[in-house]
Amino acid sequence: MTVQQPQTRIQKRNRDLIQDAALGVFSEHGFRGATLDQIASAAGLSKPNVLYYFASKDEIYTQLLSGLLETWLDPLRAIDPEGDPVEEILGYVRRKLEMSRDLPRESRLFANEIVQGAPRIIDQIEGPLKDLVDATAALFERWIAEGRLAPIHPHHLIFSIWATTQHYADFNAQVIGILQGACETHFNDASDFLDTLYRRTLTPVPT
Amino acid sequence: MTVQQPQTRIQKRNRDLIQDAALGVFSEHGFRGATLDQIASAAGLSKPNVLYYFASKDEIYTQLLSGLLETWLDPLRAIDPEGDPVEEILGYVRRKLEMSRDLPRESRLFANEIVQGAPRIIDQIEGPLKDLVDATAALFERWIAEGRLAPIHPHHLIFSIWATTQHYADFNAQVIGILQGACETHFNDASDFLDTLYRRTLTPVPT
DNA sequence: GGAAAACTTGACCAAACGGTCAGGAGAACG
DNA sequence: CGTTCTCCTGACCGTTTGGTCAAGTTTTCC
Repeated sequence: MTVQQPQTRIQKRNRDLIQDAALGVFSEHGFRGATLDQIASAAGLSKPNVLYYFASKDEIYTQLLSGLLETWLDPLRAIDPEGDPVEEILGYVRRKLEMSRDLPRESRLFANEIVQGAPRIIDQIEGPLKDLVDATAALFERWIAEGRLAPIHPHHLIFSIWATTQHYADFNAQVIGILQGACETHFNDASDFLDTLYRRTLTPVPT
Repeated sequence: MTVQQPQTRIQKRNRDLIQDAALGVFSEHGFRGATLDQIASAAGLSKPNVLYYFASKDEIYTQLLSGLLETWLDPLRAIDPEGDPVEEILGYVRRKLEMSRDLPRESRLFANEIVQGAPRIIDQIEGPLKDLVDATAALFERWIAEGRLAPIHPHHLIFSIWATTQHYADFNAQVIGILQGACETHFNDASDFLDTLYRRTLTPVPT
């Protein structure tokens, strides 16, 4: 699978060009809606040349998805079990929101895939992702038991963080359409809002 | 536009069949990914017959979207300005979550559309939807000023409610993949979680 | 019952699509 | 400088797609 030592400079450059173009096109139109011509054109290459570097449209998509999954989950792994519970989770929220601002194409790529039933990454979801989420949920439950986090369903907490942060990338068209004027500051406003939302929810109340 | 008094029984039945089939197919594959053959087959009609009732694939999609938008926004309109602020908003959250459970196809239809930039309903978003959201946000601000709701950014509160509730329909594949075992109760768990999340956030603290 | 209207379909079309291939252009290296 | 390997492309192919149409069938209504 990953046996490809002989990577010439041109190979590296063009494969990167194609993956970047594909990220833009797939995230904007979904797998089925994207065409090889669009990808080739966006990459500044001819269609046969694109297929010289990747065997098929499917392979471009699959490699893109699996290559991005790790980056996508890094913030979750960055939660420090030894840190302050509320601040660790708020930091995770902030990092996720920053990813929505800085990497909206990646977010929308996953959104397209999952909305349509995640046909090509369901294995990764049920495997590594589930394990990581379960481990994090267990950590949250420990923190709750120690009284350092207000009681809350840990899995659904994670879902809500994903939902609220990725919303600003995935549903950006709607957010912009509704906020209109206040576009300059809306990521800062969102950051303040989410900080407040989760601080009030997670801060334990002394008994 | 809406001049179509002569609606025979067969017209009514077949147009309904087509819209229902189209809802399933479009919500599962997006506009571009859906085919007329799939829709016709799902409706139990021949492709030319489908095009006898609708001029084009585009028209099926557009009429479906605009017809559903009102239903989709009804819960927001149902918030009672005279009611108890926290309970009104929690009721809205509950109704939205129920819609995600009972009408997931509709949710995913809008999700697909908006993720891909909302090209066909951006006008509705910037018009009627924005007005409704602005009015609701103004109501929330009044409640906050009256001290009956904890201070919070009203627009982002609405976004977060949409995000957290629709997540269970739009990203259902991911939720199921991660929860696996606990599928029976997961909508109840989500309801409890969201009730807690927003109750802690919105309940004003006496000064 | 019969004419008119509404409904349905198989056969067809042009365009777009993913993908192939033979062969030419360019870089690498002795 | 010439050979070898890599890179690139125009032309092409079979399939799928949205959409059309003439002709046939069913329903409606007098």
